[in-house]
Amino acid sequence: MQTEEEILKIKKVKNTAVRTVVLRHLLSQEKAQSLKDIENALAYTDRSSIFRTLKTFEENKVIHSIEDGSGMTKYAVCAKGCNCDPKDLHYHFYCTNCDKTFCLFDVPIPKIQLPENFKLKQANMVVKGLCDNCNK
Amino acid sequence: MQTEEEILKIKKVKNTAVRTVVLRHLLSQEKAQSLKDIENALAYTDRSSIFRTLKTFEENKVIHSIEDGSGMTKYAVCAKGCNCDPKDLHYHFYCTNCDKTFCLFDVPIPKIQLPENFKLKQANMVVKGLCDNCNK
DNA sequence: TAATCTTTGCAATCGAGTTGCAGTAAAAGG
DNA sequence: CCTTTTACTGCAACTCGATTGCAAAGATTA
Ligand SMILES: [Mn+2]
Ligand SMILES: [Mn+2]
Ligand SMILES: [Zn+2]
Ligand SMILES: [Zn+2]
Repeated sequence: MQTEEEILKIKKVKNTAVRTVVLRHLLSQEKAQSLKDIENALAYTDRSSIFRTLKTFEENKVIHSIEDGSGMTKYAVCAKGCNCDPKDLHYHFYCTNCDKTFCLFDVPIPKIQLPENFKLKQANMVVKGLCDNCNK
Repeated sequence: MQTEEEILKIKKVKNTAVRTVVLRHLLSQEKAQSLKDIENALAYTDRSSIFRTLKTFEENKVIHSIEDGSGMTKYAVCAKGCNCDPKDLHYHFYCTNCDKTFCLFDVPIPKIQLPENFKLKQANMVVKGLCDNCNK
């Protein structure tokens, strides 16, 4: 696992106090985090600063966002080497019981055969149901 | 293609003026519609009435919703026989250029091998890129 | 150091979605 | 029919996640 400093260096994002603490928080969580999650965890950091940090991170492929249908966009740190290209596509799982969203890096995504002349650029793939913990 | 009346009858949703016109509009459009799209198209029908109609339709599997990441939930009429079960899963395409979202009923969705003990219930699968019209 | 650019915090704003409520319409009961 | 009950509709107000303007603070450059 890389440190915050290493990640920001690789992605060419200047390191600041807010960025370090936001990225550290994201790295420490197994579930994808919403702006509010982060705001709650970092009590003394302003929401709009976190918001802009997330935008900067996303633009620079430090993190990617997930629309899981919960009403709040979630964010997760990109895997090492990820460029948010079609090759980096992966499913996300949203547990409708415990409200946890996370990347399914280990589930292979098949090649999607789009109609003639369509061009694939990105995707937001969210699979919903019960996680192992809630499916008992 | 079924008429509005037939669909509502099959799905056991009472037919009303607003419901008929909303469903008719959805059937007439090839792209999935947002609440605002419908509001704009039906100038004399109140937004909250349309909103509640969409909720009723969704609860009764007349339509399904799509979170395409555009900030507005889109709605599309369910295919004949659809029950919004995992078997009815299909991809959606969101064109980042012309902002059009639609169901890809013809693209097969492979079986998703979830981790041990996870239960699949639904999914929101949105593929993004350029549609044939914009990819020139 | 002075000038310039970037980041941050605060407050205000935006807008999609949602709800309370009262009026209207439709269904049920007699 | 007429009355009672239930469902639907329109309007206005509100919620809340997301976003922005602006000035202060911090970092970088000349
Ligand atoms: Mn992910
Ligand atoms: Mn669809
Ligand atoms: Zn769970
Ligand atoms: Zn297009």
